[in-house]
Amino acid sequence: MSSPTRTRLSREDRMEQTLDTAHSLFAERGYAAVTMDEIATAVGVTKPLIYNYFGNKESLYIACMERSGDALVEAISTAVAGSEDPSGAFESGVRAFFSFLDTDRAAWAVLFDETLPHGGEVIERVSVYRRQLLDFVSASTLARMPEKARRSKAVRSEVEAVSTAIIGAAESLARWWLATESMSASDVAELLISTVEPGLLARTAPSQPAVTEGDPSA
Amino acid sequence: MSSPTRTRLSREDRMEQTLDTAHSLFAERGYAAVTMDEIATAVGVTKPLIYNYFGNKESLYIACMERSGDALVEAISTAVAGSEDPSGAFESGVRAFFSFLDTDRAAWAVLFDETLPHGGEVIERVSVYRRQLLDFVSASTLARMPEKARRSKAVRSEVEAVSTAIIGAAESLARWWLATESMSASDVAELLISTVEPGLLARTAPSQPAVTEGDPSA
Amino acid sequence: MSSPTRTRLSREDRMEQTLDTAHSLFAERGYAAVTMDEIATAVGVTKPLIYNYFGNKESLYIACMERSGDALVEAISTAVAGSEDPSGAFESGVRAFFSFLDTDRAAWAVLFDETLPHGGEVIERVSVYRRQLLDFVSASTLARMPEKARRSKAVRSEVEAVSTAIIGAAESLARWWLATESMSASDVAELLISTVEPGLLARTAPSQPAVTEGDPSA
Amino acid sequence: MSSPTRTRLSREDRMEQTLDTAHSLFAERGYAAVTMDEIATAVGVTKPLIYNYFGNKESLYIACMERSGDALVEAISTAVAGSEDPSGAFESGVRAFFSFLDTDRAAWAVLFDETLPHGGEVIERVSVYRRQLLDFVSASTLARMPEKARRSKAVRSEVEAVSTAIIGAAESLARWWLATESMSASDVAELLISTVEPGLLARTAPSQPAVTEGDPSA
DNA sequence: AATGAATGAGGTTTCATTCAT
DNA sequence: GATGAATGAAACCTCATTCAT
Repeated sequence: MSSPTRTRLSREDRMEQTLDTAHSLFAERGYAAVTMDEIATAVGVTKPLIYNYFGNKESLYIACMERSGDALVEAISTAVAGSEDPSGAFESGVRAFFSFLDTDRAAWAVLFDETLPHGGEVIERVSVYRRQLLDFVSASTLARMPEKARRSKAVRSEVEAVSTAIIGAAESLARWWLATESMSASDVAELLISTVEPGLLARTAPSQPAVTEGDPSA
Repeated sequence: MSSPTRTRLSREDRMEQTLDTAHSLFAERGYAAVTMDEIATAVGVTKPLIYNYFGNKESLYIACMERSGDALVEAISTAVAGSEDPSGAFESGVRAFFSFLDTDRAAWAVLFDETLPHGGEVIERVSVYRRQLLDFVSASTLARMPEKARRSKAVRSEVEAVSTAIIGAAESLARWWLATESMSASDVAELLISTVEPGLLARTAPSQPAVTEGDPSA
Repeated sequence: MSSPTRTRLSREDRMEQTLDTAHSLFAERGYAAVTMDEIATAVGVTKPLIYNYFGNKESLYIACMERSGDALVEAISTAVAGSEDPSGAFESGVRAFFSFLDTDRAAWAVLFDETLPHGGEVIERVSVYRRQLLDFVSASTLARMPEKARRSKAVRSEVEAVSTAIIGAAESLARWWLATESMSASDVAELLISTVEPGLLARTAPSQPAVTEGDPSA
Repeated sequence: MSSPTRTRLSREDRMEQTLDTAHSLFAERGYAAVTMDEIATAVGVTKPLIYNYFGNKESLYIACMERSGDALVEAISTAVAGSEDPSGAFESGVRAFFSFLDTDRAAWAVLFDETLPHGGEVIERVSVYRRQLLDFVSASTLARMPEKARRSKAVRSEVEAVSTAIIGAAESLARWWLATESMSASDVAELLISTVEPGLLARTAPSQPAVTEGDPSA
């Protein structure tokens, strides 16, 4: 009526705007600490509208998270695809990972939020992306192995384990890096690479045992 | 009336029992998802008694967590202390870590619960233990370096970063391992060691550059 | 289902209604003895709505109390402002005070609730009004004194004490009056005036000592 | 057993000690804010013992309060009894009142605690003492009046009202005095006397109207 | 004469979510 | 297409009080 004609956006624009705002809030304070009330207030609309658009809090979070997840996977995917050899693929992926975080740290926070409720759907959907990261590492590791090894179930399981470890290292390092800001994105990428690449090499070199104890020089 | 004369325990016993029960619940579902009512019911007493003993939910959690934290640190500490050289210390620590998880996997869940409220006291107390793990890795890494390097601020920061990555790898691997149960504790330990030890060696070998790219043989 | 389609009120109306209801309850039984549940039930809504509107119990009480406080101060203020001489001001104030209580006795109960929690914000806000009553008496007493006396710190302290006593007398009398209803508002006002006015006169008469013992006739 | 033989007091001594401790706590923080747990801890016994001795919190408070009430009434009573004329009786009573407070301010706090629950037995018992104070004032006021007036119901009611006002003034002044400590006990007593005595005199002087308006100079 | 263990009942507050317009 | 009003359910925590020894 007499109120200063609020900008009336189209449904799509409003959703976009809501996603942006919610994403910021979630990234800043985590899933659990953000209330729907806050989001609605921040967006400048009412809660029912948000429910109308997204159904519930979980779905809203998922929508936010998937944007970031897609972007991250896309970034890494592109980097990996541009590499010729497997080792290069791994390194390119790592560099893309940290470079991505550098430009969009909120994306990271939403993808690797540690306060997600244990049993819910959100965590399930998040792990889809986490799984994809794992697959990048697995794939580039497997690619270095001879055909025969790749088909061994034991090897595949071992590779999954190693990849999991590497993803964990990357996550942990990322968190530390974003918190301390003590080096450049490419430096931290090199640091991770230099830490795990030798191990990967040793593991994938066909003529040598995978374990460390063996004396490599003799 | 017809109630089966509930056993009255001594304060100490009841506390112990409460800690056990609460520990299980927290380990299973995380801090936030467990209510004091549940704990009380599971123990077979009423809430006020638990509040009388532990003060509040945070303190109860901390009590649970510290038991596990102390045990874990103790286990690693002992293992590390028994090693002669730095490389052996690191490896012993890793083995002790996974061996500990093998015997008390709930301990892990409580120490690395990811749903802890962001600003509270709990997370502060948890990080004390996490920090100690980090220190084990840092110390054993620094110990391999020449005196001069050890005093460099840049090196120390780099070592902290690498250690953070390794702890992350261990955490992630542990989670995966506990979820899949696909190998023995000692196997997973060796797997982690073989993945990161070469990188550590390369980094700490005094005559070589710390980064990977440089051709070492030429 | 069969529920009698509860009237949905506007925010303003609901707040007003809630204030009315809560005011009554608080007046009847005191701050501590009234629960939010009761208030909600009495209003015919659920607690969250009331929390949504008022934030918490203290704020709700303060809102109730300030309505009464403002009205009381306003009433006295108007009466006092209409008087020409200081003695008239005092008497008008007293009459306005009891007349106000006569029309809104609940206001009194809320303003002078004796069960308010010691350390909270409520009591702080209440004392603002109590202080204003004190100031009315102080001001009208000081106004009767010669300029010189008014500037004496000792005199000002003494006047504060006397005013405090008079306010106490008024409060106490009010409580008794509201409980017994044994006389009219104007009668009780005159009664208070006739009890303290002579003392005030004696104190403020410039040519005589303020204390009683001195022989006035000599 | 091996514990350092706690002083085992007789039942009476223990009760005395409990009363002392509880009295202090109640005086300091008011009825509502003191918990039975605190009292027990402060006394150094267990709650059940206190319940065994005093039944419940109310009764305990009453026991504390009555000690103070008896002492206060006793003090005033003695002072009043020693006076020859009614006016002297009133003044002696007031002096005794403030003198009593000066030596035992905790007694005051317990007798005039403002946080007592509205409907309970405590407040009933407290008012017995408050009533006695009122009676002192009433009696000394009535004593100044001619026999005939004393028998008038209207006069008696008026005297009760005036006495209530005076008691209120005394209470209020006492609270202010104990909080500010800005004068001696006898000074504050004289201050109260000089404030109300003229009014009382005017009221009781048989030949003059009780109200102030009458022209005093003619 | 005294205790340690234990409880019933209730209080304030929060949050995701939906109704009625 | 959007809103303001309203709720259900539950969480943490406290306190006077009693049971069983």
